[in-house]
Amino acid sequence: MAAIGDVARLAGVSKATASRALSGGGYVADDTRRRVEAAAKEIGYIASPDAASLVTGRTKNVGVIIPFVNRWFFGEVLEGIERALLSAGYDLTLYNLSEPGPDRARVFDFFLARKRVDAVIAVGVDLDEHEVAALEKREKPLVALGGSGGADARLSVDDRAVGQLATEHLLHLGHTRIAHLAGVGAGDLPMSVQGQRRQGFLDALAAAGIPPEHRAVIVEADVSLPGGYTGALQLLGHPGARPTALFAASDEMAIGAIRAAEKLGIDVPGDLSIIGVDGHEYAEMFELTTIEQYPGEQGRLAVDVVMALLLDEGAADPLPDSGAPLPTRLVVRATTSAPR
Amino acid sequence: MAAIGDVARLAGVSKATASRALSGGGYVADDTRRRVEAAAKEIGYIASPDAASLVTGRTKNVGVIIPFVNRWFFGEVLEGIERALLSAGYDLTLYNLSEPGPDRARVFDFFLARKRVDAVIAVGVDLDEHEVAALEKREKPLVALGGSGGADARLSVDDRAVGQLATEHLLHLGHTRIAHLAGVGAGDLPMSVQGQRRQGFLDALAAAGIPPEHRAVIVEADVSLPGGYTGALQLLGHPGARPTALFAASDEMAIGAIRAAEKLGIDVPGDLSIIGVDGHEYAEMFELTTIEQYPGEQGRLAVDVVMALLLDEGAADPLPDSGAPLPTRLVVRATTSAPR
DNA sequence: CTGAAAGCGCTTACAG
DNA sequence: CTGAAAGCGCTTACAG
Repeated sequence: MAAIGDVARLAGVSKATASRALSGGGYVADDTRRRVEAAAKEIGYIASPDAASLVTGRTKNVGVIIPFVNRWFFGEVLEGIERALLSAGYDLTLYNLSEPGPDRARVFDFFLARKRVDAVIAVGVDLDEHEVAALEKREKPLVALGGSGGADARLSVDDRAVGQLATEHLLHLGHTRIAHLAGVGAGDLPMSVQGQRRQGFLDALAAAGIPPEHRAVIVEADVSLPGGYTGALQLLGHPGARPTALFAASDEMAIGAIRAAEKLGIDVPGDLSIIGVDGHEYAEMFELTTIEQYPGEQGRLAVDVVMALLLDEGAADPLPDSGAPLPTRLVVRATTSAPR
Repeated sequence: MAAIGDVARLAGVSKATASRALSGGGYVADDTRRRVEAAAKEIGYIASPDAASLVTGRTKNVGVIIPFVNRWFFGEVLEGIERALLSAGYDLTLYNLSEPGPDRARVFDFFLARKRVDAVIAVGVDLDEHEVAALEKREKPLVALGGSGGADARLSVDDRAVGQLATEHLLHLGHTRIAHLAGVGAGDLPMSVQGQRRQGFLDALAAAGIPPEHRAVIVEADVSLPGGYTGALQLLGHPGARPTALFAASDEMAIGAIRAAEKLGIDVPGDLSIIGVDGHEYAEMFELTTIEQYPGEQGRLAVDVVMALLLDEGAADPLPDSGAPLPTRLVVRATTSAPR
């Protein structure tokens, strides 16, 4: 295996000089640098960041903790992070966080304790106190994308505003019986993404003066297509009090709801308007009205923040736009219309 | 940051003994071991694998190269790999391979050249000669899941048999005008997953004696839901020569095709039978007939193979079931039936 | 069973 | 501008 000593020998310099020529700052004569680079290229030498990290303290590796990889939003974020990290020359170590339990605890207490990463990006995870404490002990930058719990910097959509905007869209169309297909835990975790969307829904209804007996129509379900399907079946089952509009907490849920409506012979948008959140790649195909967000871009931004923090530990304002919420946009398609 | 010296001091032993007690084999008195373990626990010490790797040559880290994270099959495989690796105490370094080009080359020539991983798992990637050569130079085990190109071990579904079985299912139902929605590149890369499925399709038609003019109905499209949608639109556009059955190369494509059929007012399965491949989490909801495979389990198996190879470099037969194809299963639901 | 020493592959003061 | 030396955090022969 080619080591820096081999390069040095081949170039006729010391290891110190070879190191400086290849990576370190320090002065090196142009001619020397060229010789070293040629030697490195010849034998295919690439410095081992693991060895270098021992002395520099930098591993060129960022840990990403993420609850799902197989949900559209999370997958997009992950791809965005990955691309940005790679172009910065960093490796990405993936921790697919499971439900609370021993596996999850092990990520914080064992894997992240191995001093292997320069920073961690937490995507959509609600960190508990123990986890925050474990991370703080590492003294590595922690940047969060959505979710909740202490972090050095957090990028986030204003999910409450998103819930409000989605609901207002339906209200403006003339709907008054509006249901909400919420993510599981939305009621219990008011600060979570799903909790905030639910809160925005409630805010909008209250602001519009919708009678309270109409407001309780919230069903929680898995934030997935099958979850949306099952939840919508439940919501639309009683023809008597059926809502005329539905705010689904994600596009996947919304598409599941479209499918459920088809199943029940409910016309969309004639009998039921549906709006989602995400800007899922399938949204266009299903002509879904939605509030778009841009997860790939969000991942890229999270990496920018990490790099800023790594460059300057005490960065005063590492967040883009001084921490303003991440952009979202209402895109109206064919699943919403005025009620009949 | 707690180092092994701190543990040793606290336990009143040398670093060598502390190391042996915590990880290395070697003899250590039970009492000493307990003291060292207690000390480590007290100060929250976990050995740095990066430092250890310098001397052991083992990084406890496996690289995974994968072309997509946001396609169901790949996401499931990745989750399966991740879970298995974590439970073995290994980190997973993710390389999301892009199209051929400088970014892709960089993964092989720079990232994988950093001597950071003990092995690499390639999921569904067709390696070219240069890439195989780059990997061989690393002298690390390479295990492949699907895809093509040199590897120390390859786990793989028999995709040709899958294509054949899917097509036979339609033939047995009585169909003779059967179209194939193939993945892009299926025609150009006969050894690729999509190429093999296409070949199986052709095999089955030929074996059944279907006239050649019926056999050419193959459209290539992106292996995704929108890809299937667009491809099916193209395939079903000419009502004259419309097929009565469709073999889609993936469930996502099949679901897109179902959607396209709805759009065109073509009844499924009355006017058109559709079969997919994968066992996608949405398949049940769409009542899709499909050939299931088990990507999460496949990922787990790939890790087993890696561990076997790592344990015994020259393992004679690291593959489970001596390299027999991975399991698949025909699941008949409501999207296929006899032609009208 | 335990410790002192060497060394893995790097980088970084420190002299020169 | 360059080299010799020390040292990052570990583990592993080698003595004892």
